[in-house]
Amino acid sequence: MRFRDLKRMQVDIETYCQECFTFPNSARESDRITAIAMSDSAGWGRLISGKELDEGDMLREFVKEICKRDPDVIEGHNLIRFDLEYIEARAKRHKVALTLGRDGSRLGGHAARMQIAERTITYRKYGIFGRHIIDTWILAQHYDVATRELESFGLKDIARQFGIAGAGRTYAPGDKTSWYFDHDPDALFRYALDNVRETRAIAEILSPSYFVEAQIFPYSYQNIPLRGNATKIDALFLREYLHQRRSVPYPNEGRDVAGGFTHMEYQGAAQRVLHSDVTSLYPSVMLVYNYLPQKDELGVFAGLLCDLRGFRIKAKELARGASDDESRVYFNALQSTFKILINSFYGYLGFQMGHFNDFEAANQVTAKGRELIQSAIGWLKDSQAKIIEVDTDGIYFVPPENVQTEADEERLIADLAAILPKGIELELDGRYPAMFSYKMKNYALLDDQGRLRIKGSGLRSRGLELFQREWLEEMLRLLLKNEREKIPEIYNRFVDDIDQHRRPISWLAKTETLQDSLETYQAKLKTKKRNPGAPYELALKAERRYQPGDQISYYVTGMKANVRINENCKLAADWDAEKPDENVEHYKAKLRELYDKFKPWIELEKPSEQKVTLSTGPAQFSLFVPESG
DNA sequence: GCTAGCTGATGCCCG
DNA sequence: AACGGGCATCAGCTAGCG
Repeated sequence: MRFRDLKRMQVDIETYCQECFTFPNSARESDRITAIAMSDSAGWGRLISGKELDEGDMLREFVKEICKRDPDVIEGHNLIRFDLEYIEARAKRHKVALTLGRDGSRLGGHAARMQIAERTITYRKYGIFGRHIIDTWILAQHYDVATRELESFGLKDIARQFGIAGAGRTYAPGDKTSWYFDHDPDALFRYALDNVRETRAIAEILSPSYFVEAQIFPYSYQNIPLRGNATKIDALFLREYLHQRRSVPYPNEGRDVAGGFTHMEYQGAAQRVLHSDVTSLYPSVMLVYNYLPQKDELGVFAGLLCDLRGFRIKAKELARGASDDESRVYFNALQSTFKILINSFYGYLGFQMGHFNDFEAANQVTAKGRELIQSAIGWLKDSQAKIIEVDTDGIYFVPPENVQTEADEERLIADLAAILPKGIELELDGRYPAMFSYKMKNYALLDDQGRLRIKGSGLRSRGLELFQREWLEEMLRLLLKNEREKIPEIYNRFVDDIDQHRRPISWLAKTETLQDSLETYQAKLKTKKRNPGAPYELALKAERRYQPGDQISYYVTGMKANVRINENCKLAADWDAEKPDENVEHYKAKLRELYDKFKPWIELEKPSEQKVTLSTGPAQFSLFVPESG
């Protein structure tokens, strides 16, 4: 079955009083559903409730409509953490049976939790017999873990960031829903319909690879995005062992495993930088050296890894040779799914819950990885290359002076690749006119089209305020283009903007994601397991309900630069442009600190005049200084 | 009473 | 309920200061 053969349907619910939303049973009397918008390939629909139509009737209509359209998949943005919870709570109040199942059974649900990288997401896991529930908010979380490029996770934000928001799109802010209902209900319905159109477009982009996975793993389409990769690989083991009627071992107890080799050899700006990396380092090491799960008597692991590698190469070829858009998108989804899977096999070795986990093998894999990358570093140094930064499987370096043309570079990489064992391949992954190496895993690259690429939590984290990220970007661009004399101007402009309240509060506000529930936070506070934090304190005071995974934007108030932030903060939404009360001294001090961190490079003397290199921090040398000097 | 400097927890990111 | 390695920020603590 192909993705396009699925009968998909999108659902979005607007409530009369969304800002007061509490659930499951404490919803205020004034809460009412005012619009449910639905779309599917056959057309668009809407249901209206509120003043004229009783909410119970509305819900019954909703059930009837879904059964009539009979979708295989129900898609929605925030479907499981908002719309379904709301509908369930309201249906309970109005004693409406949500018989959405294909066999006439009711919507079921239970509390659940999932992990996406460092994010823990609590949600209610819903089940509708014969149908799959896909939440594009969850898909967006997965997408962001891989790319780290989504600013926020609201439907409108994501649509804008993917460039699929319609030009004539209707916007109705959440806290104005009731106003629209009373004064311009039609705009509200258009808004809800635009929501489902965008949901459909986002699902079109993000969901096909999960559909592919559903055909590989013994999990339903609905469950695929809710499971971690190691869990899915474990399921492949279980299926094969049960199929062959073999017993399944218990997981081994976890122990410490060392990781990849990381090293920064040079801090500062460098020019003409190459990046080479070992292709699929860990999968290659596992297969070449047979570092495989000891308990896997049937050899499932190596077989799967080999097959998947083969599939991926095949899918990549097919994507490249695809004659139409649809098959290209399909094969690309296929190959990127395989890539992620292949990379998860190493993680499986160290997976606590994996029945065939093997920490010894995991340790051998990383040890061999460290050995291989260090031998590559050694060879490059012997060849008079200047190493800048190394992280696990890739090396940034400045090639020796006798390497000038691209052909020279290719030859250098080929010579380096030749010293590595058979089966371990190395390639030239990129060349950059300039690089600024700041700290381990933190650097900026300027490519030959003048595009700046920033890496690392210290330079591009969403945990940084927008003004910090903007400042870093402008400053790094000038450093890399060797125009650092312009940086002080920019600094002064930023100081002035802060002083004069010239920018909206989103420029100064910090956005953080709540990891713990408010109950857990309070329990930790009580037992002194953690210190108070501004986002949690604000969430506790807020009227709306917050749950783990929710983002919260806040800014610092007060008059002095040094204030206890959790006692001097306000929600960004409560900022009043007429009476700006952000802590100007605090933000100016932060900008100053940031400037000072980069001061050694901003106020560096001109290369020709420079005599000494900086003596603080890690081992340093300057690539601006000629070898003889 | 104040602050610099340390420690541990948290949040986010790299490969 | 994939892994380890890294950085920045914040609050609380403490030694050392006036």
